[in-house]
Amino acid sequence: MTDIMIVAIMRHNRLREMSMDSVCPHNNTFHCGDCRMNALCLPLALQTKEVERLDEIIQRGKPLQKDHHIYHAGEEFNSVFAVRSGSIKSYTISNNGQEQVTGFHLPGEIFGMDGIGQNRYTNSAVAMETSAVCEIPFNRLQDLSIAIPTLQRHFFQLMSLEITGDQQLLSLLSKNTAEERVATLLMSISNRNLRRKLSATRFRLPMSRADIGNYLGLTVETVSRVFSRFQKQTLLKVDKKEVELLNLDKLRELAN
Amino acid sequence: MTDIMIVAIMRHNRLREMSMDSVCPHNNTFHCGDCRMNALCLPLALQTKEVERLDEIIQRGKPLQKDHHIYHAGEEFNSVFAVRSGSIKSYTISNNGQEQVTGFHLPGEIFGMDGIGQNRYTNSAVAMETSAVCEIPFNRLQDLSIAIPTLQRHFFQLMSLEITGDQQLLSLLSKNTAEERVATLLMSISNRNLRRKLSATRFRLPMSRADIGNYLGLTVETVSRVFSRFQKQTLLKVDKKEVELLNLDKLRELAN
DNA sequence: TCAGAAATTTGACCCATATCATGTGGATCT
DNA sequence: AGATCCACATGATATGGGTCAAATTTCTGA
Repeated sequence: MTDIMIVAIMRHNRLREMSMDSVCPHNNTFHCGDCRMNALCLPLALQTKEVERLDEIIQRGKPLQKDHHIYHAGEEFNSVFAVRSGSIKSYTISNNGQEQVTGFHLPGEIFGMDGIGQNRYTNSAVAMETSAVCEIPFNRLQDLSIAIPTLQRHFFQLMSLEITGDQQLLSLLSKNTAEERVATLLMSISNRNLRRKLSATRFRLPMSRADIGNYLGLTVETVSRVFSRFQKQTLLKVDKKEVELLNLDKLRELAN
Repeated sequence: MTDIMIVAIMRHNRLREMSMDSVCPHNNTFHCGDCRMNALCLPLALQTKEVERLDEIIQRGKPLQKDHHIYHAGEEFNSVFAVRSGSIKSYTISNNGQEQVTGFHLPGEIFGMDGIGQNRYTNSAVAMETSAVCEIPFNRLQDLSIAIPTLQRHFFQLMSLEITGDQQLLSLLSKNTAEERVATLLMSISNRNLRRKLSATRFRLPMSRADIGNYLGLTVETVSRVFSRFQKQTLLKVDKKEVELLNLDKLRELAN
């Protein structure tokens, strides 16, 4: 779920001009039709009438504090989720007790699909900062998918993109150097920000160095060193979690 | 899609006693209802009547020679496939030109789902030995999924299992040693064989050492050395592609 | 606002695996 | 049956990133 996600998003890039301020995310009368993630979230391929039906089944939650879990691995699966604001981390605990970060989810992205296969979540999902998510009960989504074939298709596509994204990550982990891995993550976030009409060059990394390392199969120390090296080569500037990408071409080349 | 696949299969373990000889795989009048993979393939959750409808849309191919490609990355996506006999390898070519093996598919398993997201395959699929596959046109499968909700659900599950399988592989690559990776692959194949009522301890590896290494993020040399070491420790016996697992407990422990 | 904890950075050293090199056996072609 | 090739094995050496240690910065909570 890194680069590949972007493709899906790009294909439906009809973002609204509406700013975040024009809606109240704490308001439960809030609807998909008004959400600024509208065009890159689940409703992306639907007609107004259909969006209303989707709207009916979606439950909007209160803001979640940092470190609040949305679900834990092993719990019964009932819903998938969409990120409305903030950012979410997915991770599993492997049989030998180690955490493995499996994904970072930004606004407009769907997570929780890992639970479908076994009717229980295999990942845990936790808010990396104050966040809001929409809950989509899966049984009702399935029913609606039967009534709205476009939605069925779209959901199949979302899952397929998750598969290809994971496979790209596999390739990254098995063939690329530490620098290439970090550059790839940075470019992925940059691209995803661009799709949301945010800056592609200046942004805040919502995750810790430890999470980055875990996700990329590196130690914290290595991640830190790579950032330092990149900074020395003026590829970017980092100040705590704030990054500014100074040489997109070179970073893109590293990310390949 | 390694270990996790097994879970799906286990949950529907009502294998037929019918032997491979009792059906003719080259015969196009061959039906799902007669296939010995029946109980662990797509029909697994369907009623007899429903299987007949699935049967109608499935196209059975002639045997494929070793190295024959079923599709290439980049080609238009139209169908997913089920392995009837033999074994299939999926792989991608990364941006920097290197091959990345993304999966090995054994009889009863479905592949090609990576193509759904972008309407073109992101992987190439090739027969590792003489094989036969069933082609399932995806549009017709989608239509049928609307008529048979169980099928929709099952297909969602299959895709989800592919996601969780890839995620387990991610964890394996980012956290485990060469020995643990090889042991994990061996146990995965062993378990998948068991589900097909084949020996869990004696089998033929359909893939080369190079493919194993590529899949597990190791070089050929390392794979070869691990096999030698395992043999020295009498965990197994290898002769060319034939393996006999001698100490399942220890291997399982390594695979964790 | 300060103390203690947690996150990040940096350095020194080490090791698992990659790389390079060479050998061997089995398969395929002529 | 010899020649060529390819998969596999094994030894010698190199190295990227891990591990361990310690300093520094940032966060948190009373």
